[in-house]
Amino acid sequence: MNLFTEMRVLILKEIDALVASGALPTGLDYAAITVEPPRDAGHGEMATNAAMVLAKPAGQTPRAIAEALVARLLGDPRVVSAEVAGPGFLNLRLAPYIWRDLVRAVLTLGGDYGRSTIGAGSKVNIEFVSANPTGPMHVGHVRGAVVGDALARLLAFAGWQVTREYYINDGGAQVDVLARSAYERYREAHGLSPEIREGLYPGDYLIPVGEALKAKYGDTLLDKGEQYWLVEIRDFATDMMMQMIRDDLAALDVRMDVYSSERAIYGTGRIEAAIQTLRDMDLIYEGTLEPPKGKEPEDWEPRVQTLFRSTAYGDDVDRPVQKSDGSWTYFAPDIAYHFDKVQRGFDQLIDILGADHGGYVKRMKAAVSALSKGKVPLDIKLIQLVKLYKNGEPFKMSKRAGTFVTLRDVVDEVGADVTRFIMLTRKNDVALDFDFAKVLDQSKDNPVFYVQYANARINSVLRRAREAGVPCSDADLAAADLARLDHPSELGMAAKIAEWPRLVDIAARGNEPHRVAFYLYELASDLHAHWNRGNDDPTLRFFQDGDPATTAAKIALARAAGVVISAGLGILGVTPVEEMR
RNA sequence: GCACCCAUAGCUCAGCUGGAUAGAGCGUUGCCCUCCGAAGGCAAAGGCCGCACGUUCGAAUCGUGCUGGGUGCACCA
Repeated sequence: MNLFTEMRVLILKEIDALVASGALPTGLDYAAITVEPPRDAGHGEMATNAAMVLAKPAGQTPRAIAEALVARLLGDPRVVSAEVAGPGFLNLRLAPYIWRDLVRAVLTLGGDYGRSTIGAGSKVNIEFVSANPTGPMHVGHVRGAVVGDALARLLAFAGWQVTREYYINDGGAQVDVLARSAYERYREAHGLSPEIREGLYPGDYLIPVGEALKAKYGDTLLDKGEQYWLVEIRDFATDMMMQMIRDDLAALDVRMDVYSSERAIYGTGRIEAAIQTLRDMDLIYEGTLEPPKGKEPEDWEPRVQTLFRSTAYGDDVDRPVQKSDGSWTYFAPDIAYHFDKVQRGFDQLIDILGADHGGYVKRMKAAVSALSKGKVPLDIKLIQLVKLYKNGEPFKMSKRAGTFVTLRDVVDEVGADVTRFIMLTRKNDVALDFDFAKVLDQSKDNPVFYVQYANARINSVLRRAREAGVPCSDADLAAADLARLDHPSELGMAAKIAEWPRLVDIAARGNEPHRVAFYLYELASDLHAHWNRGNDDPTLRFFQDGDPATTAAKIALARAAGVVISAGLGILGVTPVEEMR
């Protein structure tokens, strides 16, 4: 149910007819032909670039092709006007019944309106968050979590088979640090004063871990060297941290399908196998890297290391997979992990990373490209910083003990819905300002409120109509006499609703969930504008006192807008509100 | 020094895989409450789309080179 693709089908059909009649040559490529809303609504309701795209290969002027098309398109009952404009645009106006049918279709399809099949069931893996399991999630993780989850919902809505995945970085030195930090809290739980040395994690969140350790081990680990407890406490603390992270994610309404452990990759031979696969392609060699230019580390010395020839895939330098002592770098298990994702049969991989991982993109794409023989694309979305404010004043976040802002702090302060919506009001590669005061502001400059308010208004008229005895189920409304919708403002709103499936396709194709938020804001804006016209022109009000038939038609339109707002908020993971308080 | 990201109205930002006269909100100015919710709406002013070349019927969008800002740059993850 996408009017734009339907009209494109019509246009291509008429072009075929022109080809058959000899007016156009055979063998034309239609791929670049688009049908879209015109920039200026005054131009019509749909515009196509067909004539301009075909002009050159057909050896004709855009105008000639456009005019031949006009004659044919006007023969279709859906098209009431078609005119050539500008450099060769073809502007179409559609019969009003098209928009009324659309409203009816929305009411019939409900939340499935806009659902797309462009994903074609293709399997996509979205890896996101992947915060180190050494503490609670902080604000820096929130945006990535929201974007990843919204993208997952969007792609699922557009026909992909989506897996949400979290990669637990439990294989490096940081979990040993966690273990030592937890051990001090364990000592503390026994009444000893903890020695939180430089380099350990000082946060209070480890106190419960220490108590849990006491409950489990009693005093058996006291005064023992770390060789006796490091592994056990590490695993125990990591598990507790992951439980905390899961709870944090749940507070944001984010749920992962798969948690993959880095540590679980070691000792299985999978790293060796992945590296061997690359070696078989002559992409692994022993070598020495040049010192980094400009900012040479003081202790730099040439080292022979095992290197991945990522330059063969566009990287700037080759990357080490083994340290000089022969142990793996972080990159190696990551290669194995991505190889594993490829082998699990995903058609497409997406990684959502913090912008500080930008230097990592090329080598990871190189590895996936090599390991999948170019068959599995890896898209890496870098999430830019969130800057915190309170009433316009920068909100300082100290890195010292315990004073960082956690995900919980944010959610407790403004709620999950507001957090999620605001995090999606920028594209991922642009920094985002988050003002604790402004996001709760109940005014038009707050997009969350504006969209929710639109939905509340829709529910408000529905309630009122119901109280007045107008049947208002979606089925009732779909059966209403929609011919009573004839004002340009009403048909214009229907046209905006008609853009929803197209927007879903565009957003999904680009992996850009933020587009949904912007579309919802526009739709809400149209609704508020229309609502306000009712102030001057009572015949435009949704509720028409004493005229249930017209009321039903107008409320059908409002409800259709509400269906789309709910669906859109669903993709953002935001709960639509029924009424404002 | 190199790589990646960003640069669009006074401010914060959209701009739909290259399209028409570049849009929205805030701010400024002027209107609109006997009216389904004015927590709002309408309208006006405001732009060498960072700069310069190039690609083509057509560039904010693509390419190259600059300028300015952010991020990251061997044995950290």
